[in-house]
Amino acid sequence: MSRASDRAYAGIRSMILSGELPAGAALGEEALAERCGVSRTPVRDALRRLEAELLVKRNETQRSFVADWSLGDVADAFELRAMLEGHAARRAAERIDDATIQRLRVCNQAIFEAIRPEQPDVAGFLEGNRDFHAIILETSGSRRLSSLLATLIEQPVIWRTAHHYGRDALRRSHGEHDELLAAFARRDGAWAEAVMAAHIRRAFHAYADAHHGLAAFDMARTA
Amino acid sequence: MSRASDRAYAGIRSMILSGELPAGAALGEEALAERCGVSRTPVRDALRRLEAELLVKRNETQRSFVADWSLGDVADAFELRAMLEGHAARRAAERIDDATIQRLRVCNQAIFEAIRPEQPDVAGFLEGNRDFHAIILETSGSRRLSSLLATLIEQPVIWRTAHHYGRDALRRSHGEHDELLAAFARRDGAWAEAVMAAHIRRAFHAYADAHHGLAAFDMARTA
DNA sequence: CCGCAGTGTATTGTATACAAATACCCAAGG
DNA sequence: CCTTGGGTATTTGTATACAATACACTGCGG
Repeated sequence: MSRASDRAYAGIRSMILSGELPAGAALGEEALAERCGVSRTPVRDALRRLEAELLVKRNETQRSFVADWSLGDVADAFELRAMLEGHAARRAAERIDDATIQRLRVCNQAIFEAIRPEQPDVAGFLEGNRDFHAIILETSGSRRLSSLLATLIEQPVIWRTAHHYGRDALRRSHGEHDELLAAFARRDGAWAEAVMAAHIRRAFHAYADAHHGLAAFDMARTA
Repeated sequence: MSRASDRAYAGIRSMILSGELPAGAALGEEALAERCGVSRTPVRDALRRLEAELLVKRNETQRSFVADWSLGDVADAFELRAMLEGHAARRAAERIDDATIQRLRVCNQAIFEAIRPEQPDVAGFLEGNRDFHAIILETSGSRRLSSLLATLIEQPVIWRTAHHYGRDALRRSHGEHDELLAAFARRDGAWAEAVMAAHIRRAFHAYADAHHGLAAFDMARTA
């Protein structure tokens, strides 16, 4: 989108993610406009986008605040993602062609390269991971599914999970992608769906462990 | 929300739904502002909301048009709704309390009253139906699930389906709600999920029959 | 000391003017 | 006849001023 609007969006988003604006902080349009160097108009625009991404919440009188994500909220998001992205994987498996499988292989190879070194390239991993999932989503052939998932996947709190992964967890993720590829090669939708759901649910528990200790979380109590 | 913004939203929405603005029609902000008697600011606001509801699409240069819903798109929306709302029903069954079951019973009784006459009160049916599903969604206890489903359920193209129902179809819908209540009473999540999914998939086929003749539609080809 | 009303201040909603970007049209050349 | 280029007209993006609304604080009365 346009320059000022994007600047406001990126600026506010990074302020929230960096913790510069803590959960619950009030987001006055005027103040944000000044901090981003734009006028209130693009700020309002950005706030609506961030609200759609659930990074910002509004009270009953339209005032904006930084949303607070409880562990239950994160569990919620992961559970929905597991369901929807599992569904996407099933559809993709039923429609995928050889060329697309090849693209996925290349993509997963790039992930492998990123995590091979002693010090894994987490940014590279994330980029490959994002592409990998995006290709599957695209192959699922449902625009609405894509748009619903977009609001879940863009949740930065989810992607930042990977920064807490150890090298072994990154490799396991890569391995699950390989299993997904096997399911695609056989056009086995049910297999693909199961692998994808497991892949995402494991990611959630990696997140929960990293953020809340191994005492952790009984998913059944929120699911 | 605020007065002018709501006026623009309601105005544009009704213009689209009534067919006054046909699928594919260009939506210039200036023109809409004049027709709604407000300035461009609330119109821009309204367009964003309508875009989120998929009633409006924007091209790559930010110009807005009335979205066209192919039968495949509608099938898509119903399929996702069946999955998500089925999931919501399962969660609701696992958490529901007796008071909420009673509320649902009252609600379904109201639906029954609306469809009992020779000339069914479709508006009354819709209102009751909306409430019934809203209570289940609320009981599912997932804010994110609610917000995702909201964008699917608000699709007017879906709700208008009911206007094509005959009296028997309306009664069947009421009966399915009863079966859902039975599943809730037993706290049987899997049963509730299955009934809900069937309920919604049947609704899709009623839509497809009404709009595209009995030659109809092979759901497997899009699912 | 507490509660409440009223006023002043801060914040959001709306309108409008202007800037930037895009689409359309027509004319000229192949 | 089709393509291409530029220039104009239309459309969207941004800034700003003003209006409406919500919030906070103070002072009064109980």
